[in-house]
Amino acid sequence: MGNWDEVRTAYQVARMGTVSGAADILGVHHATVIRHVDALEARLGVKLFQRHARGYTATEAGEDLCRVAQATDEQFSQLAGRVKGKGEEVSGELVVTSLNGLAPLMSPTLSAFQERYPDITVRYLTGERLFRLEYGEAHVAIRAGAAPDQPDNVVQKFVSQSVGLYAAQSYVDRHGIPASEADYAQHRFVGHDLETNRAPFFVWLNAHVPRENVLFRSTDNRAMELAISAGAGIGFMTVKDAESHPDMVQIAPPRPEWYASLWLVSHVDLHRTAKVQAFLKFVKEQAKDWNAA
Amino acid sequence: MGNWDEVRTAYQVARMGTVSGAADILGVHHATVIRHVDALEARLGVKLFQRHARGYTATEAGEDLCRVAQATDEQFSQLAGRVKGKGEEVSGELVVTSLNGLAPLMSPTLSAFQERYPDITVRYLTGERLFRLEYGEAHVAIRAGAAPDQPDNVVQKFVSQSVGLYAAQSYVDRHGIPASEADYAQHRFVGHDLETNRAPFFVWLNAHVPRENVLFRSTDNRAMELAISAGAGIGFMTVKDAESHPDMVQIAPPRPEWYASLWLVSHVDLHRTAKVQAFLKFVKEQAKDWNAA
DNA sequence: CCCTTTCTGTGCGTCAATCCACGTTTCTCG
DNA sequence: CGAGAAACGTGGATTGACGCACAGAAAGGG
Repeated sequence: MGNWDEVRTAYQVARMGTVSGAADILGVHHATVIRHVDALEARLGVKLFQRHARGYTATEAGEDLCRVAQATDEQFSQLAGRVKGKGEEVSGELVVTSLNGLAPLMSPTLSAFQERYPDITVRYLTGERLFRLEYGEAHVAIRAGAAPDQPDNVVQKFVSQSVGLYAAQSYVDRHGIPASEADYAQHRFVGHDLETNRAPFFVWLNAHVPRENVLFRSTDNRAMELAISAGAGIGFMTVKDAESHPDMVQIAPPRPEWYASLWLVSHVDLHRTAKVQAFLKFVKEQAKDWNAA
Repeated sequence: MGNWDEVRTAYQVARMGTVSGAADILGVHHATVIRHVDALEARLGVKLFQRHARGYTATEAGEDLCRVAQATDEQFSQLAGRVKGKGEEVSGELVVTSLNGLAPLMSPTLSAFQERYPDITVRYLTGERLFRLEYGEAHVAIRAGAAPDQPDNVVQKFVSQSVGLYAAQSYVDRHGIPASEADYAQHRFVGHDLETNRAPFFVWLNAHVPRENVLFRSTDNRAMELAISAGAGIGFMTVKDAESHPDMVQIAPPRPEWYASLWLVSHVDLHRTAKVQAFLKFVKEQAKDWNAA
C-alpha cells in the first residue's frame, strides 16, 4: 500500500461526493484530486468511483476504503490531540538517572515530585554505568564532577555541596587529630578504589596523601560513608551528611576546591517539554538550601 | 492532521530505529525521510524522536504515533487485499434493475445465478422509475425498446421477444375475431395508459386503433396481461407468455416491427469486473432459446 | 590506534507533482 | 427553451519536493 495521502484524498472524495468539494477541504486543486484517485485505482486495479457529471459516487470497493479511511482519520485526530497535549501536560513517565551515591539525596525529592504531580510515574535509574540521555534512556540525569559538555545536552548547575574531611569519634580516640597536612602521612584514610576518579576531593587526596595511607577503598560512596562512620579512617563527607551522623569530628573545614558540584543534565530534545521543565523547577526549588555557597 | 504520508514515514523510522533503514523500506532518499519527520514534528509541535549518531529513538509521543500507524498499516494492507480480490472474485452484491414487466422473465434467471455463485447476494430492483446506472444505483439494467445510447453505458443486445396480438377465449366467444385491420375499430383493446409510451407495439396500436377503443388501460404490463387473460379485450403478449396461458387465441401473428427488444446495459466502470462479466455471460446463456429471430 | 562502516545532516540542482486556464457536459432556474 | 452555474477532464507553466553528493560523528574491528 504505497501512498497514504492518496487514500486520504479518495476518502474525502467519497465523503463529499464531488472532486471539487474534496479539493476544497484538502486545500488543493481539483486536478490533484483526480490524479490521486486515478493513481490509487491504477495501483489497486479496481475502480473506486463511478464518474458522472454530478460528481463521483463510490463503488463497493470505494465504500470499503471510505470506512477504513474514516476510522484512520479519527485515529489520527485523536493521536494529534494526545500528542499535542503530551507536550504541555505533566504526566506519563519521568525517568531520572544518577550514580548510586546520590540516591539518599534524590529519593525524597523524587517522592515529593510524584506527590505534587500525581499523574507522573517516576522511574529512578541508578547504577555504576551511566545511562545515556542521547538514546532516550532517561529524561534527566544528575551528574557529579566537572561540568559535562556533551553536545545536545542542556547542563544546568544544580548544587555545590560543601565537603570537608571527617573522622568518627572512635577513630579520633585511637589515632588523634592530624595537626597539619604534613601529619596526614601518619593517618589512615578512606578513599575511592580507582585512582583515576575525577572527583575534585579525590584528586586532592591523591596529591596530598600517599596512596598507601588510603587503607579503605571502595567504589561506592555509601560504603565509604559507612566506613568513615565506623572509624575506618579519615575521609570526605558533605557537611550535611556529617551533621546527620552522630559523633563525627571535623578534621578539616570545607574548601572551595573540594566542592562536589552536581549538574542537572537533560537532552535538548526533551528539555523544552513541560514535564522536564516542571521537574527541573521543582528540584531546584527543593535544593535551594542545600547549596554551600 | 495534514499529511498522512509523513505519519507513514515516521512510523517506519520508529520501526527501524534509523532514518536510512526507513528510507530503504520506503524506497526514497534518506533526506526525504528527515524532511518528513521534521515537518511532522513542526506541525505537531512535539519532538517525536531523539536524534543521535546511531539513529532515531522514539519519544513517548513517537511511540504513541507508532502504535496508531501500525494499526493503520495493518488496516490498509487488509483493505488492499479485500479490494484487489473484489475485482476478481464473484461475491458481494449484484444489483440488477429493470422495469416491472420483466420480473417474471428475470426472477428464475437471477435465482439460478445466485445458486451458481453462492457468495453473491442478488438485489433485483424494479419500479416505474428507471434506476440510473451512472449514479451507481445498479450494476446491470435490462432495458426495453430502442437501443439506448447513453455515453459511458455498455449496451449489449439481449433478446428480441416475438410479440403477437392475443385475446382470451371468453372474449372471442362474445365478440368474435376481427377479420382484418379495418375491423379493429369494432373491438375492445387493452393498452398502455400513457399515449407517449415508446414501446414499438404500442406505437403501432396508437397508429392503427382509435384511442377510444382502448378501453382497458394500465401502466403495468402484468396488469395488462391479466386483463387480456380475463377477457377484457385484445392486447399484445409475447408468444411465450401467451403459450403459458390456457385458452389464449392468437388474433394476429407476431410481426418484426412489434419485436420487444431487450438490452443488457452496464456502466463502463463496472462492465469489466468479473462479477458483471459472470452475470452477463450467465444470463445470455440462459436466454439462448428465448430469442425469436 | 587507525581504518572502515554506518548514520545523520545540509546545500544544491533537477524533476515531477501541483496549480492554472480553458473546454465540455449536465443540471437547473427563469 | 435558453442562459447560467457547477462539475469533470486535459494540456501547459511553475513551484515545491526529491535525489545527489559531501561533510561530520560515532561505533566496531583488526
